[in-house]
Amino acid sequence: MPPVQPDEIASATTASPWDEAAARLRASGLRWTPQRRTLIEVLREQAGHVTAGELIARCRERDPLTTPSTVYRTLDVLEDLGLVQHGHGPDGREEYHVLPEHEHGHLHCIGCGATWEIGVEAGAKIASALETELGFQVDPSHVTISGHCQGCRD
Amino acid sequence: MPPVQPDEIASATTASPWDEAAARLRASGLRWTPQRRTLIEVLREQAGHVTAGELIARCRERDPLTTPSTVYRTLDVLEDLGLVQHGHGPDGREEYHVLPEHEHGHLHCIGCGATWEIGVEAGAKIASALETELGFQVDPSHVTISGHCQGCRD
DNA sequence: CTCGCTATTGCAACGCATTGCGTTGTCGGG
DNA sequence: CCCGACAACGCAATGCGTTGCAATAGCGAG
Repeated sequence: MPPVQPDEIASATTASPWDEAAARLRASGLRWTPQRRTLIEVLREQAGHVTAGELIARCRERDPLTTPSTVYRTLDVLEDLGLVQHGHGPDGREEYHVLPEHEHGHLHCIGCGATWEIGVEAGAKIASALETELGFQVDPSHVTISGHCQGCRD
Repeated sequence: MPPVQPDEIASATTASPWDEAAARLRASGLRWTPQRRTLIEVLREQAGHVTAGELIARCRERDPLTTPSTVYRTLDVLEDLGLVQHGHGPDGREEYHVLPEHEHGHLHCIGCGATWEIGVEAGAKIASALETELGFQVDPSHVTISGHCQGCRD
């Protein structure tokens, strides 16, 4: 791990938001346990989207005693802290998005199975379309739209 | 049900598309079974959106021997025929939409739990937004967006 | 009407996600 | 440093959806 300046301690930006996790948990009266440590170690190596099943598998690599229910519950807690965000893939299964910088929906390509984020601009257009048409206020974080990506359109 | 002109027989619009179901199945080399008859009886009394669980329950009212796997498989078949359309609700569970007149997505209100269809115009705006931004071609039938409806915004 | 092909059924087992409950272990206060 | 409150854990059970397989039964041909 990279060296950390001693005087950076309480600054807004630490090396990684995960470093704050333990402190933030305790600040909310929650607890720092080995199981949560394991999951966070796994998460900090992750990028983009992961399924809960994959996370459980990775945790088991480190700690074979890992229990699914604990992982799901911990993910719920981390979601409350804003460290992950969950959504439902096109098959209805859970997908977790690590460290979302902004709320966003997802695009899923039926052709190649890849997943993209919906950009802020496109998201805004969608939200405003539904807002004006139907008075519906969109929660951008929970959107999954299927279709075909540019590469798969042929 | 409204009276039907005898000479409308083979026209595009019969009294109900369900009447054609048996014939359309056979035409595809598929079969007309009591179980499928039961499910279709249930479906023709349905309007809007139903969960698979509800359908199974209704089938059991008529035939207590109904098996879940059979219902799911029959729904798949009916979806191929275009008689139902499945999607995933905000919790990831299956929802079936009976007799879709046009492909469309769904809106789910976090507040009151109700579900609406996304209109053609709003759907087109969404599709074009993603088309121009990302070159992504939307499949409108598989969209579920969460948020708050006009009534629940307070 | 009977026969045979094969689509369909029902069962059992599996995987994913969730929940309830008794036990464990964290962490702050004394 | 020890103790108690209660958050979190592990386990077992539940529900939904899916799948593999052997047995059944449509339905078209003869």
